[in-house]
Amino acid sequence: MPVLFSRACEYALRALFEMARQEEQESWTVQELAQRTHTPAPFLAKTFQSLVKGDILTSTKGRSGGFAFARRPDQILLMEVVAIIDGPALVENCALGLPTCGDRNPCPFHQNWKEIRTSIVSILRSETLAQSSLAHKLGRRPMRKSTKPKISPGRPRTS
Amino acid sequence: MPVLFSRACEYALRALFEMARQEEQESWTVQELAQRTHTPAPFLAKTFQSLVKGDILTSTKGRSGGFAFARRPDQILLMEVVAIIDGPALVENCALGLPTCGDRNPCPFHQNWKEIRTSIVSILRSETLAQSSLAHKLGRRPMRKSTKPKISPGRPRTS
DNA sequence: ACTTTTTCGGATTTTTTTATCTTATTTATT
DNA sequence: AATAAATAAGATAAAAAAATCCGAAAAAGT
Repeated sequence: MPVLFSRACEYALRALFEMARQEEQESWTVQELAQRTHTPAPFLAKTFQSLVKGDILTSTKGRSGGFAFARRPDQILLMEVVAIIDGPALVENCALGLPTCGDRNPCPFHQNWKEIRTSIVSILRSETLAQSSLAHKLGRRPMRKSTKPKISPGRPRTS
Repeated sequence: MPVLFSRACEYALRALFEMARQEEQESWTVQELAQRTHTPAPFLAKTFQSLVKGDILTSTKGRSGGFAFARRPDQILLMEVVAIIDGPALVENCALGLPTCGDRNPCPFHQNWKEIRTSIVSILRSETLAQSSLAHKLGRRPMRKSTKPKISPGRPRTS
């Protein structure tokens, strides 16, 4: 039912984007993030643990503990997060599930999938958490009533 | 664990490509297809039923029965098959699972996913079963008989 | 008619994914 | 010290997906 990422990955990205959006807050509890991003807290906590192991986050226990970025969010590629949580399937597997499919022995969908995958991978490998959440912040317009639309910020991609 | 399509859809496509590859054979039993494409027969049979309802296949019961194309495979878009089996999620859903995400209220990944999805959809909407299996037939090299295979089989390979 | 072979359709089982629960540990505050 | 608040980690439960099973119906061959 999920469309590109597993649920765990969807939730993690939602929470990470929320964190990146407010860099001034450095430590976050799972409760806080779960509420803000509408994700099940215990599940989010679980997947956050693997992000700690994967050197995306740090965690501190205890009363004023929580999770924080291990690196600045402009140094974290989306691909890293996805790879940690969903593994290499997205990059390695055949779209028809054939274990022997490859350039030497392509399935009928091989070339098509290769093209799609290139698009996916090139985005995930070039986009950082900071970029995505910045674009989100800027791109979202306050919905003014102006008869003439101003120049929209468009897509601030650093490309 | 599947990467773009559900298992049911992967299996169905494998079987449909196999059928399209040999247009001279018009009727196929599930057993035959399942064996050739290494898919679980009862499961394939189940999903084939929905393709009959979806006007991709016809079925005839009884002794010399089986499944056949309802239309010529050059008139069947991959997107039709995917839509019947996996539904509209691929085209409609947010990549982060947010029900309210849309152009007016985009999630941080919205523009990226839109771009990826465009690539997916444009391929699935332009490619027919016949095209894919023809490309496959022609593209596949005749695999000559060598006493020593250079690459070991069995290990999934990327690109 | 009877048997065989096939799809049909529902029910059921198994497996995987998703979600929660529980206990332990850590740390700040009182 | 005691308490409260937080993550850690393993166990468990629930839900969904994948796979199987079974009785029925249909059609061809004997």
